[in-house]
This record gives sequence, structure tokens and C-alpha cells, in this order.
Amino acid sequence: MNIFQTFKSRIDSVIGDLMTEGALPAGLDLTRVAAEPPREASHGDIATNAAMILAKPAGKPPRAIADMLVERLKKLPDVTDASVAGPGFINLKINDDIWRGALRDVLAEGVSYGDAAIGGNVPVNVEYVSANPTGPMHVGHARGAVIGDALANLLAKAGYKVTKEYYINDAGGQVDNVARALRMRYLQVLGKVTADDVKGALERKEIQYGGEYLIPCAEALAKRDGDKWVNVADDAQWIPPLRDFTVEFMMRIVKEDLAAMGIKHDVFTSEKKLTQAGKIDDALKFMDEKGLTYTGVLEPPKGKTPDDYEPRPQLLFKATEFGDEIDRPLKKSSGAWTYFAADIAYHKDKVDRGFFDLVNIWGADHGGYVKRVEAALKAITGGRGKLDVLLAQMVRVFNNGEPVKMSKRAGTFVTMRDLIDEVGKDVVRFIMLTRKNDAPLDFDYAKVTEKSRENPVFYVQYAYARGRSVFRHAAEMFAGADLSDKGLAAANLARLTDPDEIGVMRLMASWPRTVEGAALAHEPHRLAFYMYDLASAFHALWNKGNDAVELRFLQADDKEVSLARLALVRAVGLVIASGLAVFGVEPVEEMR
RNA sequence: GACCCCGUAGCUCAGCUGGAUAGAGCACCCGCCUUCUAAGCGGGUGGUCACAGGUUCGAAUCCUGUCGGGGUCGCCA
Repeated sequence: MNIFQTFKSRIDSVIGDLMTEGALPAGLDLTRVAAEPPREASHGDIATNAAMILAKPAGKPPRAIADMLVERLKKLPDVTDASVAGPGFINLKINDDIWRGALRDVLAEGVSYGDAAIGGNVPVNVEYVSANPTGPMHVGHARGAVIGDALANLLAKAGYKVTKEYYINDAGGQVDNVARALRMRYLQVLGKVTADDVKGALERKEIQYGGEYLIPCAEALAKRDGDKWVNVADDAQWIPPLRDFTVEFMMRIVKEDLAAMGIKHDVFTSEKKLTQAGKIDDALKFMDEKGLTYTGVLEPPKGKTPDDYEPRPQLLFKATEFGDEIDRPLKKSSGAWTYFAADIAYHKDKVDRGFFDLVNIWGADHGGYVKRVEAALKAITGGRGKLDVLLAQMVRVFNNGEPVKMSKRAGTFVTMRDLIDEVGKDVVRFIMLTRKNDAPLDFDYAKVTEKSRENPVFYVQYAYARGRSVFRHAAEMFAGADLSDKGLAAANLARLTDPDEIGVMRLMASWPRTVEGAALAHEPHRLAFYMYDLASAFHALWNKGNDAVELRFLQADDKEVSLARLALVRAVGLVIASGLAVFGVEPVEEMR
């Protein structure tokens, strides 16, 4: 139940009446008319911009429309006052029972409070992580993973039918390269070469992956196959089996790490399988039939001309017709499909599976790739498909202000597993969501575990834990009382009269619209800020009891007011838990 | 050279898709523990929303340009 939505439709129907009566011209567009909490609580409970929105199309000054509306709005149920302010805002004051009703909704719905129907059960595909199976995931992947997972949860909460998907890049040159590196490590494990030999090969660029994480993989290979591959010289003989072995090994690690992060994808799509099933050929044939491709020559790239550039005719996608800068190549000089060609097939595959609403989470270094995939989706769906690519910006890792050195060459990068081991998955997940995806994020091991207001994870968890503490005391003070959510819903909430108590209820009443707004904007981080605000209001209320003893939640001689306040405390906990559930974070019962 | 992201208090960041006097935390100053966890709370100081134009009842938000920071730039994935 979204109170603001309820009032928006009531306001709409008042305007509708005025149109029917001829006081306003018929057919006015009301989509931009909003009912929202005013910036200043002192202005009232609900503000609407209706008069200002309608002024121009109605051909009347905003104040005139506002005056007319105010008369009608005053008569609406639950409205105690309506007034015009500023340039034409209408502020409504409503009966406090509305907020008390919201509190009851929270108790009745539990962590489902805030669930919305705006998604209309429309299928949405959220593709995230999709890290190459060439090594363990690092901090950057962790951020993308958390953003994608939380966004998927958020969209599900908002009523979309969400599929969480992972694209495995198990075809192409990179997996061949990792197979070459694995072979070196394999030889090392069998004592045929030394660690220095491996290092040398890396420096001579004979292999590209020098990380020691390949050693366990090589050991597993040696255990399975013995020295079977030592004397096999023909690339075509050993690369495919070793590549498959590595991919399988790495994907197992990836899945384990994701599980440790609390992430489970519904669908894993393999680029290799897509290729083998002929999906790329099919997709390109489809494009060709639609006249979306041609053979042509590209200009050399400006600013950074590759040494080996030579103009040649190649198969291109008419990306410029769909908003891209240049037409994009589909075939390499070797005759193999480009990564982009495979990606077109992959996105077409998603569409063929019924998804027209797609979200991809990528690292910011892939920003240059966005337009061409958007163009491709537009082309293959005739404009029907929607793709939103969220770029996860850089994460910088610190320890108490000191940057943690990362070098991919030396293999000393911070892995996702490092983060989880160091501070726990709940902290990682929450912190990753305290910034919008396109802003850089600083992750400081020391600060994210600090117990202070500066640390949002702690601050929100502390609010929840404090609430639980009150309940532990209440169970003693009122032994035998029904403190279940259902029992508390029956409390006499009219006893909640303090402005700060009303304020907390008001904040909880805006949780559903916060969820909707965040879902529509694909911005899960908004929930982090909401939770922080709610926690703050709760801590303030708690502390008010320091000065005013009569405001403490538990009053031994007044069970009725105590139960009403317990209902409030519980509801705050439930709303926080509802937000944490979207984030995939467990609320804590007690701070230790 | 082109494209993408960013520029808001001394610092780190919000700003609910165009609304009212731009908000938090940190830092700095002043208060609050015989108390359900003071791991907290209240108050104060602090802003030309990078800059210049434009769009309209109204712009931090949308458009154009400039400056500054980051990223990317056929046949890598």
C-alpha cells in the first residue's frame, strides 16, 4: 500500500471532476502530476505540483488552479487541511491515522512491505559478473556482482520477473592463452621446468597469465592425466582439452566465490556452446536478411593507430544507423567471428528467450562498447528491446587510508575472496551499494568495519540490533504479552503521538515509493541512503528517551503505550530488514 | 582527434528523473551517560551546485559551449 500513490489517484480524480464540470479544459495530461513528501516536513504531509503542471495547458495562472483545487482537496477523506504555498504548491495535511495505518501495514506484510507491482511481471534479464574464466575475480568484479545482484532483487521486489544471468566467455583467444599458461604450470608441477622458467616465459610474453592461482589447476590436471600432455607438441592436440579443463576449473572457483558472496545466477550461458550450436551464424544470417550488414573498409582509429593497421574490406554491422559512431566489424582477418558478433548472437538469444528488457552490468573500462551493443539490440528487435548498461566504476582499496597496492603483472590484485575473508560478505555487499554505480568507490578495510556513525553498515545494523534489544527487555518486563508481529498490530497505536514517533512512521510510509523509484531508475544505492536515514531517525528517537524518561519505549507502568511503541520499533526493524534483504545482507540481532 | 562518465560545504558524498530557504557524515565549536547498548543524540559554523550561455512559471537536475579529473578508441574479451 503506497500512501502517496493513493493520494495521487485521489488528486487525479478531483482534477477529473473539474474537467468534467468544465472548470478545467478536458483531456489534460496528468502523468506529471505528483504527490510526494514535501522537502520540509513543516509544509505538511503531502505536496502536489498539480497547479503548476496544469497552468500552461489549462491556460490559467497556477494560483487560480491551486485555489480551485484546494477547495476540493480539503474535502477528501483523511485530509485535515490544504493550502497553497510558494509558486503554486498545494500542501496537504492528513490525519495521523494514515501513518499509523502504514505502521500496521509494515507489521502485516513484514519484509514484503514495499513490494510493488510496477513491474507487471514483465520478464527482465539482469546479466552481471560474466568474468572471463581465466582467473579469480577481483574487487572490480565484486562491485559489479553486488550491484547486479541487488538490482535483480530490487526489480523482483518491484514486481518484475527477473532472471539472473552470467555469460561465460569460454571461446576466443583469451581462453587459449590461459591454456598455454596452464601448460607451463603443468610442466612446473611435474618438475619439467622451474618457477624461473615460467617467469621467463611470462617476461618474453610467451604466456600472458603469470598468476600462481594456476598452480592448483595444474596440479589437478597432473593428478587426472599424469604426464599425458608433456610430449604433445601439436597445439591443436593439447590446447582444446587443456582449455576446457581450465575453464571448468576456473568456473568452479568463480561459482564458489559467488556463493560465498551469496550470489546464485539462474542461468549460465556459454559463448562456446552458443557458437557450437550455430547461433552466431544464425544471428548473422538474420542480420544479413534484414540488410543490417555490408562489406566495407573502416578508417584507421584516430589518436592511437595500431602499428599493424592495414585497411581491408571486412564484414560490418551498420551500427551508425542505430546511434553508434562507426560501423563495427563482425569478422576478424582470420575469418573467425569477432567478440562483438558472438555478443550479438548472445543478445539475440536473450530476446529469443522472451527478454525485451535487458540490464547488463559491466566494468567502466567497457564503456566504449555500450553503444554498439545497444545499436545491435535496437537493430535485431526493431526498436522494441530495451537495454540498460550500468558501468561499475573503479574501486580503490585502502587499509586505514593506505592504498593497497595492486599489480596485475605481479599477480598481486585484491580478489573478491580477499574482501570476503577480510570483512565478511555482508559488509562487502552493503559498502559496494553506498555509491551510485557510475561514481568511483573507496573501500577501506579499516573504515568499513569501524563501529561509528561514519560507517553506514554498522549504523544501520546497530539500529536493527537496538530494536531487538528492546524486545529482549520487553519480554522480561511484560512476561506473557503477545509480542509477535500479529499481536503488536493489535496495539493501540493512537498512543503514538510524539512528533518524532509520527516522523518515523512517515518515513516508513515512504519506503514503497523509495523502492519503486530505485527500481525504475535502476539505482539500488538509493536504498542504502534510505536505510541510513531511517536508522538515524530511530537512533534519535531512542536518545530522546535519555532526556525525557516518559518517551522511552518501555514504560513498566503503562503496558498499552509500551506495546504501541514496540510496534513502532518492530516496524523499523522490519523495514530495515526489507532493505537489507534486497542487498542480500543479514540483519544482526546483537552487536558484539 | 572522437566518444562515455564525473565536477555540489575544508574532506567523503546524497539530492526522490524540473520544484519551495541545496542536504547528511567527517573535521571544527557548544551541550547530553545514577539511562532499553553514549558503538549514540541535540545544537552551531561552513556552498557563486566548475564556468558561460540557452530552454520555462521554476534548473544542481534538461540542451549547447569552455575548463578540469577519469575511462575507452579496427582484426582483445
